[in-house]
Amino acid sequence: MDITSAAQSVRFSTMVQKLKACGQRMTPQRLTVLRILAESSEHLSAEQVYARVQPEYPMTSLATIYNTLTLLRDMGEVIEIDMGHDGCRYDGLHPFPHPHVICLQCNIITDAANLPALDDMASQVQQSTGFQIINHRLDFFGICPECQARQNQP
Amino acid sequence: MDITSAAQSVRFSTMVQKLKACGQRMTPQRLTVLRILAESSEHLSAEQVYARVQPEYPMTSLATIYNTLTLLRDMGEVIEIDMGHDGCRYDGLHPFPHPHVICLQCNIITDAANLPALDDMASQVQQSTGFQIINHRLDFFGICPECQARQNQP
DNA sequence: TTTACTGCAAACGATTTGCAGTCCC
DNA sequence: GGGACTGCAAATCGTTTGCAGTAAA
Repeated sequence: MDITSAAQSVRFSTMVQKLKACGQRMTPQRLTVLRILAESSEHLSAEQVYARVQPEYPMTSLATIYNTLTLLRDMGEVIEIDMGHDGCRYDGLHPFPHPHVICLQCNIITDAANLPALDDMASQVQQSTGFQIINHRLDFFGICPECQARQNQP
Repeated sequence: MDITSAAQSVRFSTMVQKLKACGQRMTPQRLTVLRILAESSEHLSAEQVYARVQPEYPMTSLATIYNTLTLLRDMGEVIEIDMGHDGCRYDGLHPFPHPHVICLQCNIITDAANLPALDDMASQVQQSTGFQIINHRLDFFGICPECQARQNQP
C-alpha cells in the first residue's frame, strides 16, 4: 500500500467514524459515496459523484448524493468549492481550507501548496475589521498547462 | 466635494467611457444602474440594485439589471462576489480583485485592506503549478462586530 | 420495532433567454 | 432607419424538499 492509498484509507475510516459518532446510519449508498470521495484527488461535482456511484448502486438517486455531500460538508469532512454558474465541486481528501487553482477554460481544479502567510493575513484582517474570522477561501483563476499547450498548437 | 464622492464620480465617468468606447448605447436604465453602482460602497445584489432603480425608472425590468451587471463584469468594470447559495453581490467601486470579509450571520460584506503578499503568492502558485494566473479571489468568513455584540446581549 | 434514509418527482430561486416592440445613435 | 436595448414571461439548471416506502439499528 503506497502513501497515497494509505491516506485515502485513513480519510475513508475517518468519515465513517465521524458519521457514526453523530448517530448517522451507514447505508451502502453512503459508504459508496464516502469511498469515492476518499479515493479521488480530483474535485468532483455532485453529478460526477453520482455517475461513479451508478455502476455499483444503479438505483441510487441524485438526491441521496446531495444529502450525503451536505451532511459531510456540515460536519467539516468535505470542502465545498463554489464555482458559481457551474455548480459546486467537493474535496473529501483535504477537508480544510486550502488554496485552489482553477482553469478558466477546462474548469479543472488543482490544489496549491498551502501558503503559511494566509494565517497571518487572517489575524491581520481580524484585527483591522473586528470580525471574528472562522474560515476563508483562496482561489486562483487562470489557464492550466494543458490548455496553454492546446492554444499554442491547435 | 469630499474624497469619497470624488471617487464615486470618477468611477461613474469611467464606466460610461468604457461602455461608449465599446460601442454600447447609453440608456437611462443603464445610466441609473451605473450611478447606483458608483454611489454605493456596499456590495449590492442584483435585486438590491433593482430596488434602487425602481423609484427612478419603475418600468425597468430585472433582466435589464442583469444585462448591465453582466456587461460591466465582462468588461472588468464590476467585481462579482459569488455568495454561493445566496446569489451574487457586485462591487462597482473597486473593480479589481481584493479580499473581502463576509459575515456568516448577516451576510454583510466588507473590504479588507489589500494584502501585498498576495501577488507573491500568485507568482509562487504560477511557478509551482504551471498555471498562467489571471485572477484570484480571497474571502474571509466570520462574524462581524455587530453580530458578535448581538450574541453577547440578546 | 422504530425512525432515519432513500427514491422519485415536483418545487425552488437566482439567472438567462426568446421575442416582439422600443428608441438610441 | 437600423439594430441594439428593453420588458415580459417562460425556460434553465443546480440544488432542495415532500412524501410514501424501505431498511439500518
